[in-house]
Amino acid sequence: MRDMASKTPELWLISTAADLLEMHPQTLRKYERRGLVRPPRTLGSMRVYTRDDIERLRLIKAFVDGAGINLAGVERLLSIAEVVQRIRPLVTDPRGAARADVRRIRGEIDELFRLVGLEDTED
Amino acid sequence: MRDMASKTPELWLISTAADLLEMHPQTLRKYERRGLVRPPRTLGSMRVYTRDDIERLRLIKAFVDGAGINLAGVERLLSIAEVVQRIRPLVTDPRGAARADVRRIRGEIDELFRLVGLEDTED
DNA sequence: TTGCTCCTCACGTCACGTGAGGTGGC
DNA sequence: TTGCTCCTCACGTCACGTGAGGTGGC
Repeated sequence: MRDMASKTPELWLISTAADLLEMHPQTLRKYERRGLVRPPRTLGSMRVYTRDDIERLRLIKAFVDGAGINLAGVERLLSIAEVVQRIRPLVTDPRGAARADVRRIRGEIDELFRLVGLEDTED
Repeated sequence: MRDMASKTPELWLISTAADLLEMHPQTLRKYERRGLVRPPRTLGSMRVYTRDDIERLRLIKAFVDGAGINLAGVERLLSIAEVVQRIRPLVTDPRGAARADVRRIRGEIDELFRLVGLEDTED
């Protein structure tokens, strides 16, 4: 039996996930093949979507359906999103950025430069 | 950096720009219509591409031809690139980030959050 | 058994690049 | 005049979503 305290289950099979997201199951499989999402494969060889997978798919859907961005673009944007999420806490820190953080921030910004096609060299 | 003996002209008409970039003139016109680039229209009503326009087009071409990203994606990435370029000097500053800079950085990061589809609210 | 899952193949649509065709100003 | 520019229309290609069809395990 499942823990009744949680209102929604923490794991979804593909059809349930697709319903929840209002997406086609085939689309979810395609996205996985493209490497955009990686649902675990426990329970036989079935895909099991976690909460994080669902959130990621929701974001992808917003890019694709909402903004008309293709999968190559989504891929790049997801990479950027990861870097931005790493930077966030370094800057939000209430004591202001410590010197060590500034270094890390600088490194992450360099990574962003690369991801948006701006080389580090200025030439 | 600016007015040294410039080896190349500073302005290009569309066919020269297209040759230089190895792109089709029609493509440059399409990109302008999409708002991806805005060459000035001096000299009659002809497009005159500046050095900045050329650089921007080179970047766009890398996204499109190199990475297979569509124009909607390019548009988003260019917006992100602008923000990242604003952040750069704030972090590169040799004396480390001053407190005022941290505020600005935080603001820019918030903007990045928006551009990569991550809402500011965490819910 | 039923209803799910897995997979591959194929079709329709749309975005995009490119070319044709006809215009006008330097 | 020539060789450029401007524009619009149209075609070919490719990415993508979606469906069909056939399989197998819980």
